[in-house]
Amino acid sequence: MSPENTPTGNVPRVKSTSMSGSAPQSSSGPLKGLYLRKQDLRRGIELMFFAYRDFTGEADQMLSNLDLGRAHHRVIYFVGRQPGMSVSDLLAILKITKQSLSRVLSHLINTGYIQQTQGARDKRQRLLSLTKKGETLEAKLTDLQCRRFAAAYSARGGAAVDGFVKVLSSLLDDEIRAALRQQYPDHID
Amino acid sequence: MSPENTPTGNVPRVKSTSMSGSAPQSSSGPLKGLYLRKQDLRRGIELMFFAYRDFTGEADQMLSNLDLGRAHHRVIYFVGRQPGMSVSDLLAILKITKQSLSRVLSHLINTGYIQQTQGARDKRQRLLSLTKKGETLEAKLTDLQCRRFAAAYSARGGAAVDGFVKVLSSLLDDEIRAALRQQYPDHID
DNA sequence: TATGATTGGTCAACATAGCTGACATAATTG
DNA sequence: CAATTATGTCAGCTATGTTGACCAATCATA
Repeated sequence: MSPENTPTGNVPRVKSTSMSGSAPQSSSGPLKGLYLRKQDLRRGIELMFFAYRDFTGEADQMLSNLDLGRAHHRVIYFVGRQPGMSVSDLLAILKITKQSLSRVLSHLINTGYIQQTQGARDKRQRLLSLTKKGETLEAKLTDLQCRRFAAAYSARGGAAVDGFVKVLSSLLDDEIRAALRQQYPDHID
Repeated sequence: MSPENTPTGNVPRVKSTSMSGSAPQSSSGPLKGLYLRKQDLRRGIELMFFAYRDFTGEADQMLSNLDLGRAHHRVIYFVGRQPGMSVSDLLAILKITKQSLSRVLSHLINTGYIQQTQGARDKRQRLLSLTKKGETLEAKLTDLQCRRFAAAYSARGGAAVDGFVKVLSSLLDDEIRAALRQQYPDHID
């Protein structure tokens, strides 16, 4: 029941409340920590699962029509985000092996979505960027996902977005959070 | 640039703001819709990607030590959540083919994590539940993920959790949101 | 009761996307 | 010059999704 391994250090204890038939617990005023009930945490787990699936669903559909997969999407997305990045930069973001990346990246180069140029300072580097064709696809895919976010954000408002970003940030591993904080200077952290 | 297909109906327009060097836009008072800048939406996309990966990472590690994968985890999780569910219930949640499920489910039955009992009303049904061994594993895995959520939730507080749940809910496809609303009666929706 | 639908399972084949290990080439760095 | 780094490649394995075909048991109903 209580796991031996505690990889994350100081973590608050979880209130165990049975999923079924829990009393509303409407006792104290501010109800500090009400959201730490087991069922609330499980709701979080499930929301992540379903939301991630739905969030990628539309793009996956568009990609499959082009005989591309989610792995291609990630490459296109991150190269589009930071044109001129090196292969090792991309590997560090995706955290996959270069052999895995190679398969996908080669295909994107062969089919004209991505181009490589030799690095100026370091001639070993192959700096990655989107072709026109790649830019067009990236725009379509990102637009699809941005629309979903824009709908959710505007449906819920700025305060909700703020909480969303805060909680997602805190779900990240520390190094990733640090890296993202770099990328987004006005990041809530 | 602007995609022809608009699968989701009425969706607000996205403010296109270049990622690099955008002025802080600190003009009006309430700043309604400031969070709809392109860079904020992309931050959302990236947060989902990284947070999902990190959120599943620890469990994945524990699973791989047992020669199990994320697919097994999903089965164990949802069966643990709703013991006595039928195979078709599970298929409807996971949205995979029964052949895919069969591989994973058979393995979990053969290795003693899950048991099947014939349905009482409908004898065709194989109702699924966790064995003791399965319950133990489910508890460990869920505890791992719940700890991460509990840490994030308590670091950010109830208002943030509220926003988090609201936005994630709005990212869902409509049917999934409806189904989840059933599961969580006091769901914010 | 006979028929058709549903529930669950199986076999076979295939695709995607991850992995390890070994090795190679070119360029940089000390 | 030697060691390291950046990138790429070959070969093979695994996990997890897909189709398509088919089967048995059970249920529901005309």
